[in-house]
Amino acid sequence: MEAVAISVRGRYHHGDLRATLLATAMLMLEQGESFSLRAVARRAGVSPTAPYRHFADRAALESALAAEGFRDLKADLLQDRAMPTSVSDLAEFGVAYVDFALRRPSLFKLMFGSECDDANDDRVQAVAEIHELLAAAVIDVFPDANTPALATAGWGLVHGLACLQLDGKLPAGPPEQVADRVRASFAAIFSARPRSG
Amino acid sequence: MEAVAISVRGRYHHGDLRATLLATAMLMLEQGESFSLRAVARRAGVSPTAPYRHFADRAALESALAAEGFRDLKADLLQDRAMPTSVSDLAEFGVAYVDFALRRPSLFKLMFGSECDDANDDRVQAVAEIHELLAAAVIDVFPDANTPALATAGWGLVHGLACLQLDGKLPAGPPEQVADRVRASFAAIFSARPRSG
DNA sequence: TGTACATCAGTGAACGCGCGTTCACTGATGTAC
DNA sequence: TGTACATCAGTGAACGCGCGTTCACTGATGTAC
Repeated sequence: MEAVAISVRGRYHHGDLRATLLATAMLMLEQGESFSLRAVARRAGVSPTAPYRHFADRAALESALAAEGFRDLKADLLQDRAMPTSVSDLAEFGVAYVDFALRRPSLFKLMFGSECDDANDDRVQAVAEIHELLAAAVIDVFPDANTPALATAGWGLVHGLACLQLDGKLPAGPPEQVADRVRASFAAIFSARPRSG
Repeated sequence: MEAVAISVRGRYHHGDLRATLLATAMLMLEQGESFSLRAVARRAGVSPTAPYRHFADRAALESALAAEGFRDLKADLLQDRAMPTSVSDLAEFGVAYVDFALRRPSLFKLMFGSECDDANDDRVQAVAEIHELLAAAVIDVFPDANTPALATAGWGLVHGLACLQLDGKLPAGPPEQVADRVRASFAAIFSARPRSG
């Protein structure tokens, strides 16, 4: 398979329309535009039916985007970071997670909002990797804990904070303020000592 | 204002169309049907434009439904329950929250998914009451904690678990199994002791 | 090296759909006198 | 108690919209001989 020219415009044969469609759709999500097959095709400068050469239907394109989103999220979480060894290290994981959601809200909603149809999707794989990453992040900080349960709880915590923040249920504010709220939440929940035992 | 007959069908003047529209829309959400002004009107046996006598637009009806949802959620959380005094009491709050989300998924998504436009809505009031309730729930169990931060964290935790479960990111299962996962998450996160300090 | 031809990756018109919303209307209600 | 009339709460046709998807097509590509 020889290298095919990428993003050659104005030709009948596009070159790499699949990748272009994904990139275009990503860009549109980023810009908060509403997502549709037709809109993506339009923006990519291609007829409304061209995407059908590369994706079975709207859901297939959506799933591909979601999978890419999960890989991006994983990369963000790992960015410039060793595995956490303290609660405040762990909190920075949470900060990165919430930050991703706020920076790319439409993508985040697409990733989590719509149903996973395909069991063999690489999207499912990408989701599993997130969960595993969280388990790995937690295990060094809490060696004595029930790791799977704690990983799920930690995921719930950061995901819930992200959603509540995203949906305006927590006071809006500049990123650093939101980050501090995440840190405060981590500090509060991991230092909480019940009244009796 | 004399009492007006409720749910009198087949008459030109309906009697209490506003309440009927809300109830119908609720029912449709409950049944997983997709929500639209026209669909609600159709189902209520009324012309597509009749709702405009009672709601300014689609968003107004949606907001009214969301507010009702928040009041229902609050009632569910308080149902047959004293304020928690232990972590496991608190976990039952979480169980009730997640259970609400799973029993009424479309309503839950509507409540949290769409933007809050109106600042003076009773919807905003209902949201605030949820947050306050969580703060109250937490204060007896953790008298020494930073209550606002812990209430936010707790909300994040239950909300995140609810969303992840709802969106198929956690393994599906019968309600009791989901409830146990919530309990395990609470137990794990509130008993976690970091390695150092 | 040149040509025939199959395959691939696009086009563009058309389908049927449901939506939110507007408009001018009309039937029913209830109040003032 | 009866009547005139304003107001209220519906109707139904119509608007323009964007959507996902199908279909028959055609221009470009690349391979076999």
